[in-house]
Amino acid sequence: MVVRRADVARLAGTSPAVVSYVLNNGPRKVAPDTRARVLAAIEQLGYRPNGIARSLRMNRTMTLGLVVPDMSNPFFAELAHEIEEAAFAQNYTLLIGNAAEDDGRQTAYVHTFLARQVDGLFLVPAHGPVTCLPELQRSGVPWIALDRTVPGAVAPALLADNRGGARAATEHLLAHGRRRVACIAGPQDVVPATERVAGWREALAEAGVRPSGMSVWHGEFGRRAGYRAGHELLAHGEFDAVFVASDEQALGVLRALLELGIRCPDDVAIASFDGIAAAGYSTPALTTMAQPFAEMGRTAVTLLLDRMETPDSVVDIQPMPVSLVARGSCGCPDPPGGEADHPEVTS
Amino acid sequence: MVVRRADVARLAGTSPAVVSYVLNNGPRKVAPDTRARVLAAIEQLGYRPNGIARSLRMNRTMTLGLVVPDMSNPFFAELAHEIEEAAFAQNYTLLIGNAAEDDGRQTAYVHTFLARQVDGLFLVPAHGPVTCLPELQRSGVPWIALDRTVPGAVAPALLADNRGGARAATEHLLAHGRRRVACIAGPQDVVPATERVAGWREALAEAGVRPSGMSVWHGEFGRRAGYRAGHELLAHGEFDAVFVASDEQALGVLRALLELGIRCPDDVAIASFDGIAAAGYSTPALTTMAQPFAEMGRTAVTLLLDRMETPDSVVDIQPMPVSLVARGSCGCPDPPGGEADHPEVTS
DNA sequence: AAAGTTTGGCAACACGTATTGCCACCGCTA
DNA sequence: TAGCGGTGGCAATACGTGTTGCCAAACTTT
Repeated sequence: MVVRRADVARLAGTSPAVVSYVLNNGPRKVAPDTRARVLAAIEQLGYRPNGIARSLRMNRTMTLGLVVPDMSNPFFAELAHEIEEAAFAQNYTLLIGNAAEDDGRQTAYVHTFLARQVDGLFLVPAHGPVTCLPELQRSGVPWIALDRTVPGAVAPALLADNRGGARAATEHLLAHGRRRVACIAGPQDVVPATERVAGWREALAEAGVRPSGMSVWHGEFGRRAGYRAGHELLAHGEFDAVFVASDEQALGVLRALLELGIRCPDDVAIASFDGIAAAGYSTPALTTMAQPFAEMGRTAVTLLLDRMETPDSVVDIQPMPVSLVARGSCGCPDPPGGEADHPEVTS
Repeated sequence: MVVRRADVARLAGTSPAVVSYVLNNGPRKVAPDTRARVLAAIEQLGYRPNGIARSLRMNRTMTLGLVVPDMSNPFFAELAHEIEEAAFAQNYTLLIGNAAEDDGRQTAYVHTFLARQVDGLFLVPAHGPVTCLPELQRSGVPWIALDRTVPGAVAPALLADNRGGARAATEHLLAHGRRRVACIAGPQDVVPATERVAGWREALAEAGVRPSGMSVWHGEFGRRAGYRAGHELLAHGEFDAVFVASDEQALGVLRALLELGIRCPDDVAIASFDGIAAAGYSTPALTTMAQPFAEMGRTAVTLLLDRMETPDSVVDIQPMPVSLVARGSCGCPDPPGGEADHPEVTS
């Protein structure tokens, strides 16, 4: 039924080894006409080498794994997309696992990927304990953390400039003359969230503004959480601006403001973080600190491949720079839809 | 360095075969204390079976492939997500390939997945020619098409009730008293687009409304295309409603209306198709025909697994029912954000 | 012509697992 | 004591590939 290497060899009148030589521009040279016969036989039989057998022999699967906390969050979806792109460009296939913010599933995926002999692994840890850490460490598979750090891990982490970006966003709100600037953040135990709050604080402090006691909201990333945060934090008119730690949350905030009859940016200005595509199409479009998704994807892949070659190299990774994309939600003129998601065009 | 089955066997004082028996509740029985020794040795050494070797021996990889036309479109992202969920529940890992509407990449992914010996494949074909079809057919790997049909293929296709849904959406706009109903559709050569246009026509015909000549716009799915369509089709005030063939496009239309100073739903009512999560958070939230993503994912996986067991079975697949989710864009009361993406709660 | 060198190719093995043929041993019955 | 069924376990093989040791023949050099 299935056609194997030996079948090709028989038809071409050679040995199986020669077929390998041809397919891999093998370690041995092959006479031109023999090569032609082999290629003809391959074509005629429709032979496709068995990648599994190849992986077993080579001890390489050309597969990378990526475990993200929540695929329904466009930030992770876009990040995953770009990593996949970069991996594909290097002839690697990416396995994507969605932990759905559940440590059990996260562990299950790490486990599955290790069993499948991935050559390397990206982990965007779900918040809370990372049960799979010991297994991951002892597996010896090279891995790196993305977007968040893993407490107690020896692996490097590729992070955005969370603090600097949050600071820049808040400064931009202050530059619009806003002074009562709230902060809607992520879970208290993940680094990007705490760093972004820190950046917000820095900007306020530098401007000599003292935030009121109740001006920080902590909760999940995600649209629904932002929606709740908007209702809980902004209903009473105490604030004239808000820095939101993620675009997803900000979209929920926009929706909440609509229901509360609060106008954006007139009554409350918004600046957020991430730079997902959807931020360019909301009403008003979101002013946001854009993360360089494509570059992050490429960097992440490069970093991991390097680590696969020299596992013990000590690298210190620079935070990825983020860039302000000014749109309508902060009070800036709202650019036409679809343009602002190409910040490289406008800059 | 790496620990193999033989190492476990040595430590447990048995043969490698017995280790297999224990791990798989093997074809042979194992004495209780032997089993205990083996398990202890596995634990002590941190042994993980090599999935590649296992796949080679079993001739099964427990892997399914999915090739989608455009991962940056949330519809496909959500669909992929649900398929992955369903596959995971059946202990299958899903490989996801993003063709980016490029036939070359589509072919490359199909090729890669076949080389990796996937046990089955889902294909959401990019529009245009499907070059990889011969290779796919002759590979003998069971596969099914999703969302769109593949011309000339013998594989079954799982489709939504595109015509009926489009018809219902248009009828809903008519029920709001709108009579000048435009249609923004997808590419002319994909089935869901043409079917949705057909449904729109049916509804108009039944209501005795004759569409004007220039009331259908054809183009890409996706936000940017919708944005363009909005500007091109709705700028002159000829229409008081529009049926949009996808939520993604509709989000672009909303943005275009905002820039044109046209109010939604007051001046132009919108109903669209797909039921992606983002549709519940726009301003106003979108009235849409929701596809049952989770059910489609489960059905798709079940269908493919069935086909893997009995490759030659002839099944005819019912179209998946879609359901109207009424929100603000058509003129219905706009429900609170985040609620309407749980249509099962409200119905 | 003899010796060295290059070319082209084949047989054999290894990768790590699942499974099957076979066997030793124990306890029971006639 | 001989026969017999059942239990537990082992050696060996196959899965399909990449690579290496080895060799024959052709070609080059002395």
